[in-house]
Amino acid sequence: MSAHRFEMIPSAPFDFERMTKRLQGVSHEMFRYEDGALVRTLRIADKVYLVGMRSTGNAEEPSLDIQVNAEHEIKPSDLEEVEARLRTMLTADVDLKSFYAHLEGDPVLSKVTADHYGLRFILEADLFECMTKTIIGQQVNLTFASTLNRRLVEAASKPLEINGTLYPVFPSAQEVAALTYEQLREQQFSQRKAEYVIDFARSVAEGTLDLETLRLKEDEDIINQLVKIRGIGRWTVECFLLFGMGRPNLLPAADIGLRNAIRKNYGLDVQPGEPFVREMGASWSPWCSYVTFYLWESLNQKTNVSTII
DNA sequence: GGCCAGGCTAGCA
DNA sequence: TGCTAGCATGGC
Repeated sequence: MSAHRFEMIPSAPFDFERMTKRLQGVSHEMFRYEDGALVRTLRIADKVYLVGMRSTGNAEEPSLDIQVNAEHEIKPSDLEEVEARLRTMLTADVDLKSFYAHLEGDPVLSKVTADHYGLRFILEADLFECMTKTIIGQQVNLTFASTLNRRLVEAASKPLEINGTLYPVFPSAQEVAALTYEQLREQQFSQRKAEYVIDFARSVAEGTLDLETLRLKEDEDIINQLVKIRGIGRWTVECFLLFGMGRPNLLPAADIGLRNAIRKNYGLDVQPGEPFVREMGASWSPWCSYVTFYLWESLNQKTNVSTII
């Protein structure tokens, strides 16, 4: 057992409270709150850590106090890897000021960004976890998807014990690959969902599919490659690119939430169609993902409905 | 009780 | 190539 802590400085603006507020709305299967710190386990190169993040700054001068615990000895190189992973997850190095500057000529979107100043994506912890959760989230409501996620975690992996408390660890591809369809059927997965999740994990575990090398490819190339896999469609890959890889310029023009948000913010009488969204989105490039994210958030302003994370 | 939920596949015309 | 039933369950 070992414990370390360090300070992490994201680029400004960075509003940690605003970012994590979205996680508090629903019972999340991976994140917890402990004494104001956002806590979850991370798997990095076959080592598992418990990481706690607490804000000690503000949006203009952001600073995070990071606490790291593990059952194994933590080396300085491990801490560097943890910080690198957290910076990616928290999109801490994205140049939000350029994004805001890009929208200066658009009064509607400028107001939306001002209302959510300092908001950044919190990405999924890794690509395998992201794709697995997205497949599980297909078609079913978010509450049920969360239940299925939790059951998958409980069925496939051992929790991490720190100071007498058990923390769920998202299973590795190998652990999910070792499950049988029947095991997930018992957890109320449909036959198809069980097959999609396990077959995907097996292709990753066997090395047929290398998720990390996908990072070298363009969005459209990744979409074309992954939709060939049974159980993975365009929507699923777009979620993967957004919440797994943090690609900044994705426009999910068919998304109902995005279309509703455009209708609301621009005061349109009817929900705009996909071609209209593409037309509008042309001027958002190279920040389409961020405009989409902020528009989604503008829908949640009153209802506080959580989105995928 | 019926309909929908941030889809996708398989089967059919 | 394009359309649609079926999937499984929870929430409203």
